[in-house]
Amino acid sequence: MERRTVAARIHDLDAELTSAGRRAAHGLLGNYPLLGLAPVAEFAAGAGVSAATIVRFVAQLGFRSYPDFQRALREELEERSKSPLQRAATQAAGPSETSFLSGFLAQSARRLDETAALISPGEFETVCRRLAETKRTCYLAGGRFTDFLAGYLEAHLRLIRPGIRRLDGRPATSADQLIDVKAGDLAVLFDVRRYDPAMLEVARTLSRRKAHIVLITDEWLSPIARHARYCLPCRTETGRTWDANAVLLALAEAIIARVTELNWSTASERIGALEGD
Amino acid sequence: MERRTVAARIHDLDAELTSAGRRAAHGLLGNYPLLGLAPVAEFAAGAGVSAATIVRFVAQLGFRSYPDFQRALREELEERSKSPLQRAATQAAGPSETSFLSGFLAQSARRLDETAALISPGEFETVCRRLAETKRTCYLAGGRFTDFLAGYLEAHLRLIRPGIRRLDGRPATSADQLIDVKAGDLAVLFDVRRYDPAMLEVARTLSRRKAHIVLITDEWLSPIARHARYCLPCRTETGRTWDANAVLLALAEAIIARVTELNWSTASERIGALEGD
DNA sequence: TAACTTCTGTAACAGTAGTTCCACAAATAC
DNA sequence: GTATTTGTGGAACTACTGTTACAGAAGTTA
Repeated sequence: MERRTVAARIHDLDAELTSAGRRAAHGLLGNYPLLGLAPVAEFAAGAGVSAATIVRFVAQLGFRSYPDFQRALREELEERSKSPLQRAATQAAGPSETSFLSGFLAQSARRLDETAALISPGEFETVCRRLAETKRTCYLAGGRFTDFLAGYLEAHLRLIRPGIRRLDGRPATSADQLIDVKAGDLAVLFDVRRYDPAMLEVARTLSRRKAHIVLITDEWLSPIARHARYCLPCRTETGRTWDANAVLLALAEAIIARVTELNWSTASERIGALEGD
Repeated sequence: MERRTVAARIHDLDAELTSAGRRAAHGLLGNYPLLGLAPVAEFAAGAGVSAATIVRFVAQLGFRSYPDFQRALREELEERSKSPLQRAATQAAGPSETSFLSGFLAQSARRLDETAALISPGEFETVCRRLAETKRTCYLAGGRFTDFLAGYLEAHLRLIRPGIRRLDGRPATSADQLIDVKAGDLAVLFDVRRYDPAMLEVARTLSRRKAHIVLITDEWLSPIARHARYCLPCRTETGRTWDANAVLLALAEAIIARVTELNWSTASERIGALEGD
């Protein structure tokens, strides 16, 4: 009695789904399986379609009626709660023909785990504490494909604390931007291969002015590492054409989360103001 | 609104329960909360009492009707499914053996796995094939915290194929940018909560001009979903202050990888030119 | 652009669920 | 042991939910 889960059935259909049917599918998958246990009207409202569409969708999944469909969901939920271990086992063994996407995302997940092993927890904590201090100015910059990471970190840190300044990577302007740098100031630099010469130049200048550099880079380490006081390397290698920078963003988000925690008293006010607007 | 769980309410009653009422209680607690999500008759059969007893029991618990009781159970179940994240979040804050960073990254990894389950492989593949076609112009845009994702995707797609155009989110300028849009053109939009009204406006315009929208959003689905032909939702919830957008970047990278593969013959030339410079 | 096909929501319909009433059974008090 | 109270299940009733038919909208093709 090989029972396919409802979620699996949805993925099977996928090509045959109409636009409204797809919205129903996404709604259900979005908070699975609870929306399906609600009455049709509620399911419909939650997915932003009409009740009739839900009924058609359920019929398409191969159920004779909506109550029938709900029964299947309940049984599925029962299975799941009974044997969490067994479920994990069958789930792992189940989809032998993994799709490109799930394969890629699984790889991405593994890179995250490897990164956790690569970075020393103490160093991470120290960096976050330094970022949480508001006495010193904090500079941010990134290279060709990493500048947006600096921007993302900047946008969040700005909400948490004052004294954040973004540097743009162009050599011409960077000199001007750096005249205010004081000894002991903090600078977070992103740099992955093919390493940006302009970034190296910025790092040299910062180093000369005795700023403390936090370097976020890949496993092969940017040449900036020689000037960095703190270095947080990430696993980015994919074995494909492009390296994966999502790991760097995850690290940036970890930093944001930790600094938010450390500075919660001041951060909560600022964030509250944002929510209000 | 009293926020007590149903199980707690049952324990409160305990003394006042009659013999049949107690059987109902034990039945429900026995496989909680699934039996309560079944129709009354089934609940009654499962507990070995009559339907009327179940109704009385539910009334005794303080619910105005059986559907009301079921709604409470569903909400409870929803809370419960959310809490592992929150538990993990608070756990990392305490003096635990795992470091903040590795805990956070492990969570990020899990979100990736969940996202893989959320997106149907077929839809992903279709989107990639559409992006690989070079006949149609492809527009890209993102909201407040996601614009950089559009930028990242743009930068890579530009290397793979011609006909890429980036839209900036400001309503004033977007109208001008959209005058060239032709029916059947493709548009990739990023939007996560708190959803950007300007992005919705852009989507509306694109929809009116019969462009095909690919929406990359979070599990709660941006309102743009109503106008989207393809929708790729990501698990972003962290149980913390900030949602996690690294998943979206990972998805974007998956798209880049797949489109590169599909268009390898033309992409390799262009990339080769970049390497050489 | 027009004809055609397919899809989607509205509204009426039908069936089944939840609810209530009543008679009977248990338990307790006298 | 009888009278009274309380609890229980069967059966009728009502209301709501799932279903279906239809007409209009959207999309597709020539």
